[in-house]
Formats: sequence, structure tokens, C-alpha cells
Amino acid sequence: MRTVEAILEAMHERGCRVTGPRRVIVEFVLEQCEPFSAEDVFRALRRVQQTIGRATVFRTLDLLAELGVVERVHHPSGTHRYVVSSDGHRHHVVCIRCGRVAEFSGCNLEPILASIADQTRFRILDHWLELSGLCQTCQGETMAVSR
Amino acid sequence: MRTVEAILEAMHERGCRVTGPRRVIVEFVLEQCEPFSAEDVFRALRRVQQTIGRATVFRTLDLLAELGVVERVHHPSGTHRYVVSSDGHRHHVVCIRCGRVAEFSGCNLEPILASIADQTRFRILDHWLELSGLCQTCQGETMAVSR
DNA sequence: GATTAGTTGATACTGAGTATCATAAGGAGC
DNA sequence: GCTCCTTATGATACTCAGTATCAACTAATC
Ligand SMILES: [Mn+2]
Ligand SMILES: [Mn+2]
Ligand SMILES: [Zn+2]
Ligand SMILES: [Zn+2]
Repeated sequence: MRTVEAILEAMHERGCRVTGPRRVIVEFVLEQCEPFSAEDVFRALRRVQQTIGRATVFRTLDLLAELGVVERVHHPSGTHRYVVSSDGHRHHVVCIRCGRVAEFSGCNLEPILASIADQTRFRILDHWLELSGLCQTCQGETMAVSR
Repeated sequence: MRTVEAILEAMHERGCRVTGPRRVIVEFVLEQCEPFSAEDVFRALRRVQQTIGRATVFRTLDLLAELGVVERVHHPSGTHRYVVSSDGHRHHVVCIRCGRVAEFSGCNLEPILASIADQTRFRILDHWLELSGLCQTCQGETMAVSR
């Protein structure tokens, strides 16, 4: 897992400047273990540092996505959510009840992708796999409540 | 592949009314072989039937998604696109250059999903797999232009 | 410390999608 | 075909996420 300093250093190496707002946003983002929206970040940081601008939040999240620090995940509402990404290629399972997210590795889609490339004549460059279901906690509660 | 009449009949059986606007929208939608936005539908139909309302287009696309006639696919811009779905469970590959879409069947994710359920303790209820790459045509053109 | 290019945030804007509501029209039953 | 009731429509106004603009500011390099 990456540290605030390492991420700011990566920004610096990229030719970006290390600013107050960027530092605060990175600190906040690294604390999140559930997916969050740009608005979540904005509202939370406004309480800490009243001057921060909405546009800066969007811009910094774009930058963090480019750096691979966060990943954009799709939300059915059509708006973007972000999750802090571990190192390496990962995917997510989202709990449809409480919003909890679990990562998993080793998606091993390669054989499937090869067969699809064959079937469709496309050259597959990227894939996006998102799963949804019930986390362990919510499996129990759903049974208790609705059965 | 479903016909306009079969879809309108399905609406009727569901307790919905078969109206002029719905008929026109269904006719238009079934002609599409690439993903389209609600706005695409609205603009195209305005030329044919000036009175059609934007809200009706959104509402009818919602209805068609519920009926399984179209599927919502995610567009990186964050807005929704729709594709006409064939029968059965399918997924899509989108060409990042020309927007062409190919469907494929037999995703056979079950073994992978089982291992993920095991790994994360989630009960997996749904999956969403979207691939992107280059269609056969664009593979040729990309090489011709950029190499 | 002076210089300069990148960054910020206030403001205004865009564009997708939704809420409202008076009016229009489908369809079941007669 | 006509009645009656319920659903659907579309004009309008609105919300909300995200973006463009731009003058003021500031991090980094020398
Ligand atoms: Mn993967
Ligand atoms: Mn599948
Ligand atoms: Zn849960
Ligand atoms: Zn293509």
C-alpha cells in the first residue's frame, strides 16, 4: 500500500507540483476503504479546509486515476465512484446492500479473452469486470430480515 | 431477434399501453446495431415526429431495459448508452476507435466467480463484463496510419 | 529573491437525467 | 362506437455531476 509521501513524490516526478490541496486530498483518499464520490471528498474536506475548490477535487481525482492510485468504478446512477487500488491488476465486488467493496486478484480471464477475440475478431485491449452481490455481513442480515 | 410487434405485445401484457411514441421509439431502437444514447434517439425522432418529448424517450428506454430489450452499457464519459440485446445472457466488446460493438456468448465465468466467492466471502449475484479493443477494420487502419 | 509555468478556486456554464402537472389518449367494458 | 378511468405525454422547470474560464496565487528552479 502506498504512502502519502510516495504518491506526492510520484506527482513531482511527473512534473506536477506538490500543493496543499493535493496533499490534503491524497491524505483523505488513502483513508477510504469503501468507494467514494468526488462530492464525498469535497464535502469532507470543506469541513477541514474551507477554501478548497470543487474543481480542484475533480482535477486531483483525475490525476490520481492517471497515476493508478485510485480506480474509477461505475455506479448504476451513472456517476463515478473511486476506490483506492492496491498494487497490480485488481477487480471489485460491491455489496448491493451496504456498499462494502472487496478486491480480488487473479481474475484469470486470459483463456476467456482469447476465445472471445477468436469469436469476434476483435483485438482485446482492456477489460472491465465488476461483480455485485452480498457481503458476508449482509448475507446474514438479509436472511434474518426477509426470511 | 425480436420484432416491433412482439415487444409492444410484451408491454401490453405487462399492463402498459401501446402508444404512438413508444411504437416509434421501439422501431428506431431495433434498427440500431451500435450503442446509442437517449439523446441520439431523441434527436433522430424529433426529425420524424416533432412533438416527441425528451422525458418520454428516457422513460421508454427505462421500460425497454426492464423488458430486457436493451441493455445499458457504461460509457467512460459517465453517461448511459444502450445496445439492443439478443436473447440470452450476452456481453459486449466495444471498439475504442469507431464504436462498433460485437456481442459474444458463452462467457463461462462460473469457475472464476466461484473462486472469487470463496476468496471474498461474498455471495455473487450479478456480473458485468465489458471488453474494449479494436475491431477487425480498425486493427488494419491503425496499423496503416500509426506504424 | 526574482522568474515562470503550473495550480487554485470563484464563477458561470453545459448536458444528462428527473420532478411536476395539466392535458391527451389507450383500452376495457358496455 | 361511446364512456370512464387510468396511464402516458410533453412543456417546463429543476437538480446535479462535471467542465471551461480566468485572474490571482504559489511551488520549484536558478
Ligand atoms: Mn482482470
Ligand atoms: Mn456473463
Ligand atoms: Zn454488505
Ligand atoms: Zn472499430
